[in-house]
Amino acid sequence: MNKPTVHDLAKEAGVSLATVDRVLNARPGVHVKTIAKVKATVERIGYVRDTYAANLARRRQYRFAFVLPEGPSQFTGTLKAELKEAYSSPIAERMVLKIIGVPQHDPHGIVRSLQSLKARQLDGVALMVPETPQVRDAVVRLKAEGMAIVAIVSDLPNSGRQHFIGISGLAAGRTAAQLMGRFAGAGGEILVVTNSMRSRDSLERRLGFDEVMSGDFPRMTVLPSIESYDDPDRMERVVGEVVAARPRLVGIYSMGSGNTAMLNALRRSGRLNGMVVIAHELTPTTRAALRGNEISAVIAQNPGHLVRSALRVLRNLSDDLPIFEAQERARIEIIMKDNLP
Amino acid sequence: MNKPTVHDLAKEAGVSLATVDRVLNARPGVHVKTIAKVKATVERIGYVRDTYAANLARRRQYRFAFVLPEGPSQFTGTLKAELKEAYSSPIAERMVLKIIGVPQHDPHGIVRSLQSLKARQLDGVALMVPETPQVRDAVVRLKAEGMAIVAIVSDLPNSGRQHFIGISGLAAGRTAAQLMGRFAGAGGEILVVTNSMRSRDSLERRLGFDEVMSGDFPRMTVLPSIESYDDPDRMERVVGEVVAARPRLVGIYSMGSGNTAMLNALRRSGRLNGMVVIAHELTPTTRAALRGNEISAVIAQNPGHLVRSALRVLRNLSDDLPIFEAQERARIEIIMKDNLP
DNA sequence: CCCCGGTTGAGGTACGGACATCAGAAAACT
DNA sequence: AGTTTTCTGATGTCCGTACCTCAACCGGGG
Repeated sequence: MNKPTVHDLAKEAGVSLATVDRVLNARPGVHVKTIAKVKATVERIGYVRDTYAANLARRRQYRFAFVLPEGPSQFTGTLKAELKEAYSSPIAERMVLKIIGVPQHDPHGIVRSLQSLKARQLDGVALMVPETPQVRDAVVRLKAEGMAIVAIVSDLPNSGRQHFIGISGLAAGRTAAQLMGRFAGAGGEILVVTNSMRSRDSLERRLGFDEVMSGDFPRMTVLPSIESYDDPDRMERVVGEVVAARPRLVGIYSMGSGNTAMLNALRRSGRLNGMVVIAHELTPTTRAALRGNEISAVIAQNPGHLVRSALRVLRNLSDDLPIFEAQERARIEIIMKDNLP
Repeated sequence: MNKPTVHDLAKEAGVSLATVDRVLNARPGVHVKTIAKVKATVERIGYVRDTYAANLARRRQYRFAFVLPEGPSQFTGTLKAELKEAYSSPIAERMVLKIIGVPQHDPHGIVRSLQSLKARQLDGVALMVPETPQVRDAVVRLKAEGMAIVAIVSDLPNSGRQHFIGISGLAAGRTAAQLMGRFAGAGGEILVVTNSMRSRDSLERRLGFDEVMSGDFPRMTVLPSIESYDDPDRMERVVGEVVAARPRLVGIYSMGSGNTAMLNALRRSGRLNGMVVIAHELTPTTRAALRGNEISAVIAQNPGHLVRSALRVLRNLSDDLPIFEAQERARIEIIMKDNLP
């Protein structure tokens, strides 16, 4: 009735515990036929290894690293806070975590950090880094050394990463457009701002945004993207200029960070009232702006879920266990002032 | 360096393993002073019991029951499916689950089911039942017998339940109103439909809906709630009548189930186009209707998260462990066709 | 001084599994 | 046939904890 153990398995397969152990842990010195017999018995009686007991016996430690961008970003700050909270919870049972900060806009610096990671000291890495060819190569190497790799927030396709935990930029952009189009019903011009259009995320979001805008809301005109290059002053100045020059402007879609500066520009212009502002990620700034009716909606992903998911996925990858997809899928959250968590 | 074990604890406290064990497991025969000494050492060296090793040693089985309404509800169906999926995942490690179906509209039947639960056979229950005084009393009794109690989806305040996992009806109604007001910008009449206004959920949702509607969207008129009493035919007929009689109707807020019948009535009326429909919970019906632009938005809670959360909370309650609030908070999800999971 | 009950220590077994070692058995070679 | 090689079994220790038994110690009352 109860969960079968290695003992049941040995008995059922007609072999000794030692042989069962050799098969389960892929140790050498077992005949192919015996291996097959044991594996068949595993299937038949539905044996599943008790991972906790196994980890106890082998004194396993999972050594994972999180590679996160350095800098004053509020979102990364929340991510780190959530990581620390998860670290002191049972989710991080038997884990040793290391957080590695990398310069956000220095691909070479990132690659140097990645190259310093050694498979002997690490079982897996979670990466939140912009995609460049050099980064991709470095990740391919880590993967080849046997590390488990998950990309978080921003995907790294073709890098060999086993899993991506985050939302689709395309779908996020589409969702933003849907809200924008519905909220700014009468039509007009829409401004799109971001830190840099060189990032994959911004490109995808803009693409999704434009798809829905041109398809479903022909009465709106989406202006070319404006980039702040992570400079708050520039953000404030440029947004101010556009708002002043465009009387028909009805909405702003902020795809990246820098929302404080963007909102400052709007406040100064006196055009906040009636303007539909949609931003990304729930931060102290966007939260306050939602409360104050300055931002209409925020497109977000739950940072706590992100880190917990990354930890679970890294652990399962290290143990060659299947991943519970339904639980790990990040959702595109729409947050307005009434459903603020 | 490593996590301290009972051995470290014994050494540090200057007592034997046996005494440490007696203190940790509240066994008799230890001097008050010694108890204090050991407990102080626990704090000092930061000892935390390895729950998995402990469960292994004591062959612990968590016996939980889920009390869920019977009937054709799509949402409950999803909930059960998610429960089965979670059951075969590591989350349900060492758990034995029992699902108990209760008649949805028969308070006495529910109470009879609850009374049949014995604390000797069960460590905890997750309850999704409508709140009535009789139910409350039955739950108080279960609690008194030592069972861990969590309410899911629909809260049971004043019943002694240790935890509620679900969304606030008030906030959900407010969110729906915010969307409705923004989407149906021009103003007009709004119809609110539900199964029964006797349920706490419907009352709260309506309350929240009205708050925001009257406060933020004075150009809208919210009509009195219509009840279907779980009868699809009645739902279809009544909605059809209202739609026919009200040319200024611009939106429908469906607070409960019965969305298939509601949509049928709208389709037949030919008024679906331009109508803002907001419903609750992601089901095959609402999902298809979102895709087909028949429903504008769905207010939902993640059923998978709900059951996993209930399992984690029940386990921690049984072990007298703290609950990781940040992870267990259910979010009010806004789902439109572009962010469909 | 002995007995007694409260308190403490020492030690063993168990849980489900990992890992190591050594002795045989069986198969594959000379 | 004898000798290797390959495979299998038997057995023990360990992980961190629970739970049990038995012995020993202590101080106080008689």
